[in-house]
Amino acid sequence: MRKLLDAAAVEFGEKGFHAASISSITQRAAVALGTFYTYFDSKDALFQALVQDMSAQVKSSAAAGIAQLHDAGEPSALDVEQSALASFLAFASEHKEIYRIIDESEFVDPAAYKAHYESTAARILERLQAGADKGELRDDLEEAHAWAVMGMNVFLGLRYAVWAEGADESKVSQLARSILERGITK
Amino acid sequence: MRKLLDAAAVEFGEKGFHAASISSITQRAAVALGTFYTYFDSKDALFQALVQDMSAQVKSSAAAGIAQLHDAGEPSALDVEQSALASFLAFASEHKEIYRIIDESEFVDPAAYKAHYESTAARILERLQAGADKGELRDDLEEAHAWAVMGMNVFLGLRYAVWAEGADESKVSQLARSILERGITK
Amino acid sequence: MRKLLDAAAVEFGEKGFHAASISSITQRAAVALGTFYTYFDSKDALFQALVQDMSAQVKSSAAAGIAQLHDAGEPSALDVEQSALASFLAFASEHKEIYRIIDESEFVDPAAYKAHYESTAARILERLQAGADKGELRDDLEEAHAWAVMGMNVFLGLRYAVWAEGADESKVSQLARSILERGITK
Amino acid sequence: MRKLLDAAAVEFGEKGFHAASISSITQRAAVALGTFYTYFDSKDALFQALVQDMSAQVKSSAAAGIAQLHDAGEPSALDVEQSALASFLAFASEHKEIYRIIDESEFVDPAAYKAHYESTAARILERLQAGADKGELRDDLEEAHAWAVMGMNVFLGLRYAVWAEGADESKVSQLARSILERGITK
DNA sequence: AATGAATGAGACTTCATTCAT
DNA sequence: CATGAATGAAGTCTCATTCAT
Repeated sequence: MRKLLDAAAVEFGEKGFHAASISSITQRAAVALGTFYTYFDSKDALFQALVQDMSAQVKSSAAAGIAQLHDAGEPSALDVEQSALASFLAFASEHKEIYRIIDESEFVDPAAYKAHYESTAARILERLQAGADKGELRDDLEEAHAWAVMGMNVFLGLRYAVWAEGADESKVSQLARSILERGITK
Repeated sequence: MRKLLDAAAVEFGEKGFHAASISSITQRAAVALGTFYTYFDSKDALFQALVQDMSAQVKSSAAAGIAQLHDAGEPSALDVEQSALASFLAFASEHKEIYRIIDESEFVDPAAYKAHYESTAARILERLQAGADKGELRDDLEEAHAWAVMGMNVFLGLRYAVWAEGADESKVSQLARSILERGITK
Repeated sequence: MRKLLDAAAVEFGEKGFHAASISSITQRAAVALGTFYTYFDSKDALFQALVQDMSAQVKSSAAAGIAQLHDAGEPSALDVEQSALASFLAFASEHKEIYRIIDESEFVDPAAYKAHYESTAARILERLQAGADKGELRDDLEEAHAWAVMGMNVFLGLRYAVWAEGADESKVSQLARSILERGITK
Repeated sequence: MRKLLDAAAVEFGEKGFHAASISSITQRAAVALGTFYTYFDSKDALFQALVQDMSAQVKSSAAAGIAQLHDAGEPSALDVEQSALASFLAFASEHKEIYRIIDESEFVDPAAYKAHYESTAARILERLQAGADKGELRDDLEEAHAWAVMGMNVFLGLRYAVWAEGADESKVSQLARSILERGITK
């Protein structure tokens, strides 16, 4: 039930899993306490559903941005990465709770936590290798490069989309692109 | 009391803040339940002390690595960053619980969480600007670059120091260095 | 509604009154949850109806056995008691849930519990006194004798009809008859 | 803890297992709710402890009566059975809750329920066989006779010790003895 | 300083019952 | 008559914290 999932996102985002209470979630959703158990088996089950829901939303938001890029002609590998980060920043700005929810999944549902980052890294790696195949990127790219890119993106999102109100997100994604392009040396 | 802090690191690392219990921590530390309150005011206070303790340990571990580098002659800016990451990977390998503890501080003590990353980023930024001053790094380096570097380091640590048993950590820090040196383009 | 009563007998027999759920009973009966309340006012009302239903069934089963006996000529008082026990054993074998349901009525509907045993004892007493009137049984028979006979029957039923699969029920009823006939002394 | 066990006997006796609440039991025992869990793992565990406690009490009460009998010279087998019933009636008079507690154990802890009656029957059978060995009782006594005797006792106890205030218990045990002695025939 | 029994607020979860369709 | 989603009271259990010893 959408109402409960949305209320849970807010509640978990504000309080974290343990401090959040089903009672408070149902109040936010404006349904009776017992109604919760018509839709979810337990607090854990709700949390897992929420993690999957948000994880899917980030992915599709990035995918949508990239698809749009392709509509306007073949983009370069760096264009693609910059767009992925931009989409992510936009999403995180809108759904600041995603950080706290993903982070807490480390405790509530460790498998989901690992799966989230591993699948994200895998998607990044695919894109990087496509760029290498086109001759735009280095030939030696491997999993660790994907994790490095993901780490950059995640922390830039935390700092400039979640913590900073009104940061210039397009500037941030250009900056990240320039690191990927030529590092930080002179 | 050192015994309690060590026991807490293990307990919080294994179970997370909420699932951890004072009773279990005192058992691990082989002291009576009530003794805990002679040394700490509350579970929260213990957690905060632990976060500061670990935060200080990471910092001094990185600082020690860099100091050593300076003993062998003036290192380059990239040498310094590579060494910082190597120290961090070594520390995280030894203290895998640090990730879970820092992550949970987001919920238990958000100020400490922010402070940890902000001060880490500040230190990185100082180093980067020193590199720029020496003419080794770009002149346009700013806070966001430091966050990007920190994000890379954190995620590489998660993937290769915490999750992967026996990964080749020196290879990882070289790989990160090469990204900082020239990005990922051909 | 027969379907609900039968489903309830199984459910209450398996789980006991409190662990049994209306939802599970309606599922067994293959009707919707709400339908239950078309036929019964409450869970308690269902249970009471069930107790009466089963109580009536035991009684009529014993009565039928005795009636059959009379068809074959005037039976002796001991013949009648033996037949009553045999009928009861047969019934209990078929409806093992009766013990649990009657036992639980002690908590759910204490009046029904008392009424069940008091009316059963009364019927036994009537038969015993008829036997005394015919000169076959002692003249001093009173209520307590009826309760003693009932206790024997109930426990033999528990042990040999409910708990023991495939016990020799006719042997059990003969054994009980011999106790009534001459006690257990040499 | 004795206070909790006694409070539980009253509470379970009055309301039955499910209607009884830990909260009400701790109130009767005049301790805080949480204190309960210092002494018992769960409501079930308390109930099991209580069943064992009461079961042990009945047994030792009967054993004490019989021991006393032996002190006054070798008793006959019928003396022993009569004494056992008398002890039981006295105990049940004092602890009317025992019936409800044992009955409910059928649902809460079926194994304990079975064990209670099986061990009781076993003790009766031993005594009966000792009587047979002495030549006082029949040679063909077997388990079913013990169950018959137990059933008599239990139902006489229910009717005259639990339900009837101030019944003449010695008359009841004499009556039971006379059934064992010569049955109910003329 | 150390101990650990006692405390009680708080949270999840169940399920009989209702009622609009 | 039948349905089943929604309700909310009630109850078990956990655990941080206190305090008398």
